Amino acid sequence: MDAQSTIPPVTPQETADVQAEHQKFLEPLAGWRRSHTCAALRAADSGGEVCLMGWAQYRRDHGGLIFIDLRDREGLTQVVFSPEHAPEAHSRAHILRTEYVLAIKGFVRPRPEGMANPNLPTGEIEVVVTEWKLLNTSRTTPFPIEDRTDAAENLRLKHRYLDLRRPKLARNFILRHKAAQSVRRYLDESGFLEIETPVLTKSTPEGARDFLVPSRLNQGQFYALPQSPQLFKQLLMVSGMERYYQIVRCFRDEDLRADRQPEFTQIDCEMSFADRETVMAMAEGMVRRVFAECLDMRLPDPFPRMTWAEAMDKYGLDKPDTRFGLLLTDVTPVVRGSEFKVFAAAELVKGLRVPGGGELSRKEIDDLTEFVKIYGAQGLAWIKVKEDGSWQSPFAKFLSEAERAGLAEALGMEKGDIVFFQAGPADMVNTALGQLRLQLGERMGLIDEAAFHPLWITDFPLLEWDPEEKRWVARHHPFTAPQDGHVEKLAADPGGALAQAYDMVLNGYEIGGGSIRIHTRPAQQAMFTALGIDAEEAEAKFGFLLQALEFGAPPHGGIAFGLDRLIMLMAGAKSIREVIAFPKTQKATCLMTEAPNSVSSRQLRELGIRVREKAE
RNA sequence: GGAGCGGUAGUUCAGUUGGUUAGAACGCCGGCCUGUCACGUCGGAGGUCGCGGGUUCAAGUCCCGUCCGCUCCGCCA
Repeated sequence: MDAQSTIPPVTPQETADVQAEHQKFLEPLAGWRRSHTCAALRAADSGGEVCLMGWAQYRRDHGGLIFIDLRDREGLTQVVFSPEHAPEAHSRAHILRTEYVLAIKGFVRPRPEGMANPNLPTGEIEVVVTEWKLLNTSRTTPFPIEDRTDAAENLRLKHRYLDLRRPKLARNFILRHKAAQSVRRYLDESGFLEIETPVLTKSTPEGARDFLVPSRLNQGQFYALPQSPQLFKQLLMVSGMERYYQIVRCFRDEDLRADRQPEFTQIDCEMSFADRETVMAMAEGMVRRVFAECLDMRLPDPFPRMTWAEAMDKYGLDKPDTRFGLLLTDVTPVVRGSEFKVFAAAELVKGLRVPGGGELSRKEIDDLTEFVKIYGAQGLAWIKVKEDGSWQSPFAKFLSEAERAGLAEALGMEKGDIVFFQAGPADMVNTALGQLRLQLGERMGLIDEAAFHPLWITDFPLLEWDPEEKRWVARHHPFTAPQDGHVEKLAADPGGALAQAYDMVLNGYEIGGGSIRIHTRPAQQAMFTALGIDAEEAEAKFGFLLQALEFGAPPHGGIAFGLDRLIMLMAGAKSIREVIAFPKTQKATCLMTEAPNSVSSRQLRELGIRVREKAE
């Protein structure tokens, strides 16, 4: 496909005659300079001579009088072309169309009595045009440049530069900029140095799939794009930089989601001579500062904390949304040895009591049953407590009197409630009920969309059993320090070892995560051993780190925030794509540039790469 | 790798049981209009129903395949 073919068709009347004709009227800036943005002028500016530049958002051509809403990044100002004040400027203005670019000079005046527009910050005034220049014309845009219509996302992405003109999107990037500036100020004041780390680096087998870059000078060998600058920032601590940060692009070649892109931005921090409390205090201070400066919003000081075990127990997830209740209850002991085999044999049985849930219809319960099946549940057991106190339930008949009483007490069941149950492997039960809780919270309108509930999750397990690879893998990453006294557990009871790790969670999203790192060689070696990485392999993959730890590495730790996710939440956006200027589609392509694309055989030859023929 | 939803005019959408010339609104083009603000008004143009195949007298509609976008599972230390 050549570039021409990607230009969308246009209506016949458009462009060819009209726009080409208007192109004849283009003028250069020739010394004109903007005096104000389109959001700046107020009643107090009345009488002033101003020069504005921007795009024609809406045109209201009354024949005798022409109004243009002039838009720039900051806002809208109504400009008026009037035959009384400037007949020549007015008569030329009939050519103006949506998205034409213009510069106007004129004077500010209050709108006539009763004509103010209360929906516009600049609605008290208008600018009467005395002279103007057409800076450029515009074809009819493929979708309207306005907030009230959301075009199909593929169209928006194909013409992203137009999508970004929409105030809704522009606001997100202004917010993102402000937040980044806030972060930089805070970290600078806190003694952090901004230091850049390589983008072409070494592939590490642990963790996500790497993006690889072939090396021309070393044929057959590859760089990897960093999943995070983890090792470099630790090495900077060994270097004595003491406090490092970077707002840095990271890359992971994994499948996309609404909150996951293959390239994303981290606020990456590392501190020497710091323990958990030091890092956490610094990190939450930063987030409080960002919310205060960008949204004028006070977050709690300090942030609430919850252990990982408590989060899993009460919420079923390690990133609980604490904006609403509906906690899970472990009822495994109550139904241990029950006649009801589904419960008796289960590793874990949990209940989710929903006050007022007795209203749910059969159809709604069926929908929820389908919903939990996504997460591997076989079905969804439930009990409704009717107004007379009796139970309605497909399975309660299998329970003994004692078990029924035990459940009622453990769950605190009351009239009008419904209780959902899930039984089976602990992972599935927690995930299914945890997701069901979120689903109910949303469906029943229990979530205050304007609220922000940050919290820390602490005391994560250090390791996690990987049934596929049949070995223990690092839950966070292999450089995370075990808690004091837990190094010994690595060999004896790997699953019981806790990490000096912490995640910052906001409204059910993990927005940051970090840990105190291992800073001695023997401890790092013990960690690799626990992960089934022998000395030789460790040397080959991480030799540079192990060696650095032998040269006086200070105790250190840090944290990394997902900037995109944080901004998404602050902006109230549903997808991370709304806060990334040029995001990729779910298939990781760019609809605008059409990346990725095939490359010339010469390029491949220079890299020593042959691509398999596609025909199959 | 898998599940679900969507693709009809430039845009957002409707399109009944398969049946006349595929509609609406907005936008676009032309005319009129001095207080509009998503201006109003009169007129006009505009369609590869994502693409390919099949069933049928007849397909936007039914079937098969395929492409693209989105949401999710797996995956994401």
